[in-house]
Amino acid sequence: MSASGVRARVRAEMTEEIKAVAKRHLVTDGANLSLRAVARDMGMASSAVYRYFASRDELLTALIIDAYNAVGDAAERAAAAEKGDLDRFLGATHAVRDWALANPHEWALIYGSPVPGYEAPQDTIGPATRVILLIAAIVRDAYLAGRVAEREPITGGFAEELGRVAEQYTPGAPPRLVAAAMSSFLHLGGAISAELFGQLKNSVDEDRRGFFDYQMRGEADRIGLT
Amino acid sequence: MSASGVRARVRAEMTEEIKAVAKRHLVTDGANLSLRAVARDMGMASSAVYRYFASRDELLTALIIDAYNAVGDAAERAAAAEKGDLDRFLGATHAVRDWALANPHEWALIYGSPVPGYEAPQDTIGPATRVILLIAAIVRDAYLAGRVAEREPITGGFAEELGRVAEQYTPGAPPRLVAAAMSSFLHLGGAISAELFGQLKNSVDEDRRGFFDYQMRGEADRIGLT
DNA sequence: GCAAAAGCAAGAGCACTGCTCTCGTTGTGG
DNA sequence: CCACAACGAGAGCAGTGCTCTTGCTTTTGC
Repeated sequence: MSASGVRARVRAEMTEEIKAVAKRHLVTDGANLSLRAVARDMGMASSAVYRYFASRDELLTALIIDAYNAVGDAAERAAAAEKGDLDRFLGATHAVRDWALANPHEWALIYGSPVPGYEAPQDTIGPATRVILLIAAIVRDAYLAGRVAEREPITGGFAEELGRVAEQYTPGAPPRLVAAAMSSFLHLGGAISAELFGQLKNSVDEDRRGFFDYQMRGEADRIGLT
Repeated sequence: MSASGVRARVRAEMTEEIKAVAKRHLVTDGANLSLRAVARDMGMASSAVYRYFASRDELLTALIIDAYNAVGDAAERAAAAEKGDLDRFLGATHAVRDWALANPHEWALIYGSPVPGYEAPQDTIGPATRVILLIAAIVRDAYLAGRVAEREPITGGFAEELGRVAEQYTPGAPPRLVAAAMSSFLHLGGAISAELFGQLKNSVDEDRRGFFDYQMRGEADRIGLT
């Protein structure tokens, strides 16, 4: 620590502040974030920002990781607050939606179209999987406790692929459950993106929460949760 | 026509060529399309392009409308080629996916995150609704012919809202069917976007078509198609 | 303790962007 | 035939990401 620790701490604070300012800019300007504007807001030269982030993409990557962790946190907290399987599932999915509604631009950053020429680095794949892993875990736990309704198993190449993934992350869950969980997750993303990106305009304007709830209950039903 | 007709035709051809070049650029550069680069490719000054499109956003809007119509065409053609209700549904949804895989950047343009500061003009809402209206029509036709399995009706604000929409576009369809069709459409979008935007990486890599088929058959089942 | 090394901020500069304005040219309708 | 509208080109403005150089400060090695 000592003197060098001071510098490291200052550096960390600066990094955080840049991210905070950038996040604020994200709210108004969306994905085309201007590094120069961020620098102006911080009262420093634009070139100075490059001491902390090697490029604009790297700044975006940092924001993406933070966003993934934020949704993940929200979903996990909501799931932990519930007891029944269905309630845990609905709590998690609604928490994701609530977070997306509160942070639409960050949602767009992680689940919208990828920035052209931007390849997601290794650092993002961990945080990115938290929500789907949470859903899979909820389903798996319910299954292992014998509380998931019977359904006929699935076959096909994707079933085997998902089965292999399940062995690693949610051992004990049969392919059909993993497929159903994954399917629910994709439906979840589609429903939220559609709501945020304006596709529901002029069809469901008042009771969007109800419509989302209807869809997620449908997914829970397909999974076999009760 | 005569002389003025010539000029009008040349103008139309120019407009089309600009769109074609822009579309080509979309493939490589994605959504951050450069008007100047398009102009360069056409061997004209960048300012000349503004004779045909008042702004970059207007060019994008034209591309968006074309894209909506392209998916709409593909889906309608596929549905028309099938006879059974389920086959029509699966044909349409697979056609949408096939089109998206063939034109990923155009898919991102219409179903990805909206361009910041870009508000979809009135001209886009018509073409934008073609796919969902097609799905709703398939379901409605099957229902009116008495071929849709019974399900318990739905209630709630969103059901009334969707019921009102149905009266206008697909008269005769009960709210629960419209809701199910809409839900399927959102699931469809989520599944395709996830596949295109890389969310399936390292989980379903080989049999993505099979996984999509599984999901859409699940939706058809929820609707009650046979 | 002090010099060398590394970290840092600032400014200038490059190549690019969307967009506007002006200025000749060229085709068109009366 | 001629006034007028459409057109293409060029210059220019404000903005962008990013690099390089120049001083200054802090940390580190001896």
